[in-house]
Amino acid sequence: MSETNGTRTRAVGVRDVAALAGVSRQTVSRVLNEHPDVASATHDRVVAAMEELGYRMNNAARALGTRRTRTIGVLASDALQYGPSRSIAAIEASAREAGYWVSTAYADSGDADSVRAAIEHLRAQAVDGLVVFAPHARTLDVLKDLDTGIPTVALHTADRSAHSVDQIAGARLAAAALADAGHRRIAHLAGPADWLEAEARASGYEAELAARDLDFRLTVRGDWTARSGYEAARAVRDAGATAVFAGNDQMALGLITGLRELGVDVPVDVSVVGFDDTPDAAYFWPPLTTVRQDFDELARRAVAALVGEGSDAASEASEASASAAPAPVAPVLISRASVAMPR
Amino acid sequence: MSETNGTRTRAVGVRDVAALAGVSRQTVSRVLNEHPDVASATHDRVVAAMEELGYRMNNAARALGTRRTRTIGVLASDALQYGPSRSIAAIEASAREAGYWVSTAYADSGDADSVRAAIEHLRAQAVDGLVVFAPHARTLDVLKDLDTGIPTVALHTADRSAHSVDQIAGARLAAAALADAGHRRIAHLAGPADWLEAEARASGYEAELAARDLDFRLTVRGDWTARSGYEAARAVRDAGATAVFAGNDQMALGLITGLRELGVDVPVDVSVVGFDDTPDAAYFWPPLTTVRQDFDELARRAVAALVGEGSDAASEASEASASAAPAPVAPVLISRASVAMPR
DNA sequence: TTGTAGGCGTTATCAG
DNA sequence: CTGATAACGCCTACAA
Repeated sequence: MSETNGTRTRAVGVRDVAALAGVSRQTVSRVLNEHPDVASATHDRVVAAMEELGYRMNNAARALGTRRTRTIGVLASDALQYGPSRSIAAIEASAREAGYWVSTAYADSGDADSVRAAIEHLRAQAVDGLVVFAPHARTLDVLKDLDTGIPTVALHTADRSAHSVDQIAGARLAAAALADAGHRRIAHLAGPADWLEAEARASGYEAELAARDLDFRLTVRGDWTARSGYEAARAVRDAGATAVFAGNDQMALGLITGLRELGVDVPVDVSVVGFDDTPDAAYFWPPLTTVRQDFDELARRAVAALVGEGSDAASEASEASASAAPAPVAPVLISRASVAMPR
Repeated sequence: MSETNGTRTRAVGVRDVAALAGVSRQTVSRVLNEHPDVASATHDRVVAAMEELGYRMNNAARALGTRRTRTIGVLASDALQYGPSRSIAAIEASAREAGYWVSTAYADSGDADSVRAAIEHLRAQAVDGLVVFAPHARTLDVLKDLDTGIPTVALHTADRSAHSVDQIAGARLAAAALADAGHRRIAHLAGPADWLEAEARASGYEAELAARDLDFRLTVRGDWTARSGYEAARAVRDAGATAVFAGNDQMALGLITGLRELGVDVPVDVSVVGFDDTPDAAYFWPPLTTVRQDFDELARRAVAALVGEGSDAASEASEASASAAPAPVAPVLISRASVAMPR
């Protein structure tokens, strides 16, 4: 606004700031990087100069020098699903807080080529770390093949060890809620077989039923969409299930609608439990009992792992935890009206 | 894998490629940038060398030279809503196709400081173009204040002229569907008053009713959530409305559930139309009549505008359209079971 | 069609 | 604590 710059303002750089502050550009650089060994008087002078000139750092130049971009790459897929979209936003927030940028690339996780291309894209961007949404087993395979040499953390994978919500525990919670209500014929409306989380949930269902000596088994495959839940209604009805654990809330929605069209009431005739706890689930009819996952926490951990790894491995020791094996995030059951006792 | 590199592989650069191909680095650069004046023999030799060395371009260096990052910044907000999350993914796809990266920053569109911070963030990244989700009037204000000097396109704004879905037309479609079914007491469940799209839809509602000489008016404010729709049910019932145009599908969902709890059936007692056509809407109970917006097209246009602007202003002329004022994207009504004749 | 020189804005290294 | 000098890897001139 009030700039009275005589020379051509071609772009304010450290050199300009240095000149105005009467120091070398190296000193400016030190201030920029919060290097401790700078006299506070000098520091203030430099800051003032930056202020006056409206200086902004050039990241390209910095990256060129440091070989680090302070950018985290996110390979997202299925970003229209509630969980992933939620995670993406959370990752960005965590990253920014840590002073990082986020560069995103979307891929179709089912298509290896698309995943490969997206990773190449991010890699060319020279990201310092990579968060990969790997819901498909195939995605992980591609990841291993490529061996990017970049610190990477996988998300939305059923890998219990690392950064994930405990899918099996969540599924058991759901099945248990149904069993506790007195149901003995509990079906599972599962996600696609090539999704790791879907399989984990299916095995949690299996485990809980086995633990309770329940013999009835029915697994119907869906594809996460409400439509597929809708289409599963007939199979559920025909098998005489009195309860269904749906792999996500959307399928639960479709299922409920499908059952209703067949004259089967939820929860009077059939009880339903979902998974995710989307914001809408509380307003389904009936309000859906479901399992909530803490995606924010997940994202936070992922970013922390990447950022910590890059700079100082001990930076996580501030709390009081083991360094290698963080416990998976625990899901929690949200009870609403879609579960009732069997007739 | 099978690298037998004698020297320290410090990072393969143009210089290495040039050496191996027996040309100057400038020639390599030309190949990289698809400069026409390169003998095809030389070209092939260079490409082979790049292949052999596993060369990858360093974007930071390129950006430093060209002052362009080939990165589009996306200032996203309300990314958990269906429309925005959809748009973000579409933007990324379009950008990548155009050879651009996408750097995202999320902000709370209602909070001016948060918007400012996010824009600063992106600006420091030296993005070549900016896509700003500006659902709030306030967001636009911040944008104007800042005057980034970066080509910018606003999305999810009610600005009819540019890259947007025609909100008013959409709202009129919704209201018309209700009126055509015979309703004369049509209420509007609106989004927050400080949302431009919400206001546009409200004015579309108003316009359509006025055009039909319908006197009844009732506008209930929601906040886009199903919860707010749920809470609006009583007001709708008490006012004796026989139809409601909800500002989005989620509020429609909550409204329907709320009405049902009050003993009001949809569509027998009250008809409802939503907005967005989320994938779930077809499986609500009853399946929701709603207005579909083409977010993909929107994103495509936004990116095209940015990329075109940056390089060659005439690049859009390939089709056959005026250069300045693209028509807004037309929404379309999706008829389902939530609308019936009034009793 | 190809090569030579210089610079983009910052950080690293080594002196002072 | 501060400053010189040389990279970082590529691109834009201009020259050959």
